[in-house]
Amino acid sequence: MKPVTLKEIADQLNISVTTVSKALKDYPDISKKTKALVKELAQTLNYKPNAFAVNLRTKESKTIGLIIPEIVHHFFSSVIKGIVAQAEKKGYLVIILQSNESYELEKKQIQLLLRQRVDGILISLANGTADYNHLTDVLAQDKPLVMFDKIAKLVKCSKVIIDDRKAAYVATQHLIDTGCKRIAHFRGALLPQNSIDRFLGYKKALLDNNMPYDPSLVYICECGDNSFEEGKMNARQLLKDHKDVDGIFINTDLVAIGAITEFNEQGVKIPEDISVVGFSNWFMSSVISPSLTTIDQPGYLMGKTAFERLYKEMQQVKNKKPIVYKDVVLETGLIKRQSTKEILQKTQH
Amino acid sequence: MKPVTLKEIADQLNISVTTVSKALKDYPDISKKTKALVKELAQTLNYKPNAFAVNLRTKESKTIGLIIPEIVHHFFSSVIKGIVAQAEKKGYLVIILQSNESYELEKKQIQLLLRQRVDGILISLANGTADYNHLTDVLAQDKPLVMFDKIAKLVKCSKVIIDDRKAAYVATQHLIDTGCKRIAHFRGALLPQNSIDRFLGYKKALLDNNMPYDPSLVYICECGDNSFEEGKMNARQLLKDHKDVDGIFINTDLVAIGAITEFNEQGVKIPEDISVVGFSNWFMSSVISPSLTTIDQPGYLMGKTAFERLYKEMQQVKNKKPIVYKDVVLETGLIKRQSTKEILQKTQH
DNA sequence: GTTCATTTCGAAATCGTTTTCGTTAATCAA
DNA sequence: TTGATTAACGAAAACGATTTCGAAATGAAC
Repeated sequence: MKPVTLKEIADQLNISVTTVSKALKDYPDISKKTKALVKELAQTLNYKPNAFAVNLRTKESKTIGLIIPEIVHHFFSSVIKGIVAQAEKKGYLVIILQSNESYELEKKQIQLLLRQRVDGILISLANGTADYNHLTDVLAQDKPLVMFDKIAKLVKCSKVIIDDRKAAYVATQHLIDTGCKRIAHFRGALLPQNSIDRFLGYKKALLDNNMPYDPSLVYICECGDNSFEEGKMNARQLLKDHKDVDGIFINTDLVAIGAITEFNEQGVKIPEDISVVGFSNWFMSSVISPSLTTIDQPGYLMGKTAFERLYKEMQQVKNKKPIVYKDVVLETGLIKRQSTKEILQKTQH
Repeated sequence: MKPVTLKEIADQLNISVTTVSKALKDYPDISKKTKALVKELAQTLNYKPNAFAVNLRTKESKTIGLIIPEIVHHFFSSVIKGIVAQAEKKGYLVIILQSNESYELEKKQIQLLLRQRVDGILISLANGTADYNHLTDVLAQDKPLVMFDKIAKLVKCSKVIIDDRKAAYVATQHLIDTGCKRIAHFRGALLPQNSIDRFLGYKKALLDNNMPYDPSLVYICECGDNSFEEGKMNARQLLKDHKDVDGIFINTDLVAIGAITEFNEQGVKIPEDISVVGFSNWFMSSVISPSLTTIDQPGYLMGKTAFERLYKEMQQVKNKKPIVYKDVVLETGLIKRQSTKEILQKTQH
């Protein structure tokens, strides 16, 4: 069962390979009769162009690479879905790799994708990534690279992000508006830009409202895996350290859910004793009890948008034009649920 | 910045392309000196073999295709993770596509993957898929195809599954052992093999325990999207139809969580009034209140195993041996949580 | 010095398409 | 009839790597 080639069609019709190829691609210098003949035979033989040969000639694979820290994750899997869907629409296939939050793996995977000669790369950085040579390598080859969500500001390429700082500001402001006086923050790992920005948004909200910023209320997690356990641990610690805290803004919903679980177990009432705001709007957050007030982070849209940026850049490369980098910032919103109290009167003046 | 080729290395060293190629691949008929020279230059020039050319010659792409009904799904994303991790270990890349539970899309995507000439295909079927010609097409080309989780029994190929029937039996038996007398079942869609098998397990458990099987207690959902809403709807309907039901075995955790939410809202006590057992052990299930007793479905392992099967078959094709099909059944377990009562004494005799 | 084996290298074919540039043969104007 | 167009097709050179089959060159053996 050898796959059928142009040559076979040519032989059967007693014409040249050239003519067959041209006929299938509707070149103007082939007669309508031959075209019809060729196309019909191709159809009945179920001819499929050999992608390897086509790629070799045209130097493009119609394939992109995607590197993501963790696949089993509500937000990221939404992003993947958006990317894959949009790519398919434009005739591109997506090769997916998971960096497992490891810089070393991430580096290897970039090399893998370059060897595979994908037409472009989408990446969300591992938490530990602090060196960007593997990324600039890509750009040096004039290969489009778009970063999303977990980005490196220093790398000159297009980025698709949300305004983490603003979103965190809104979340913290909501805690303030609902009457919280002493607000803690679980920020997860130290390095990632998201983590930094969300922290900065939290801090700015405090200061803008003339509330003191107390570093001891900010919980950093060395492990930084944004896990359920991390939330429980931090919550336990918080109850020991600061009995007066009445609100927390937490980096990630999953961690927030861990915290809520711990509070529930220890009989701490939410939102009466402590209000909680999460981040990302995992589906889970609407289902737990009490349901979690959080920031909506549009994963599908981010994936879709990231691919579209990459697509534009791949077109530019194809047309031998210089790549134009552009940042896209997506809108987020606060989703009010049961883990925070009602907004106080005074803000309604 | 043209990528460096064998020819360039050859020119710089004043030797032939043949020698360079052989040197890099450690052919025995090349002197150690030349090998060293070639390898060093290749290193400094950062030579990467052109995958397109290699694929064309060797007729393999070291790439597999993966078609999955829905990416944003705890179980499936675990499977993806398992596949991607194992594939990378063996030097394979994974192209991912989402069928969106649509037969038409699934068909197109198979064609896409065949055109791309992937070395093998992993697939979990869409709910609506009842025609298998697109799958037998793949097998007819001697291209390895492994189905997992949502399979078609009639297609002759390797399959990786759990014993849905047995798992459902265990789940139902657990309800019986904890004292439930009238047990309902939410089975989701009609077609998928999983749905059928889980239903059969449920039914068999009833009969084996001399309990009547009442078809009106089995809720089928036309939409069959296994959603949170589906759970709420079915639960609402159940409360209207059958006030005497004291246990439910539900097809999927998410649906079960929907049902639990509805029961919570209507003041039905779990497990005192109604016990609930789910299926799949979504992470969420351990977090909601009450936490959900469910069947553990090993997603990561399934992905890993499915790739290993595919890998074996790809090796067989490479060695021109006939492909040997094999089914793998993975173990599941019952995870006891708060949504079911304690086991009655009598079973402990 | 001839013969034979061994070592080391290259020419060339091949994978299947694409595309440039000719080459025919037919058509048309004058 | 001649010269210029045009329509329809093909030969051949890529693309970059792999591999078969020889061909030199060296050394060993007699």
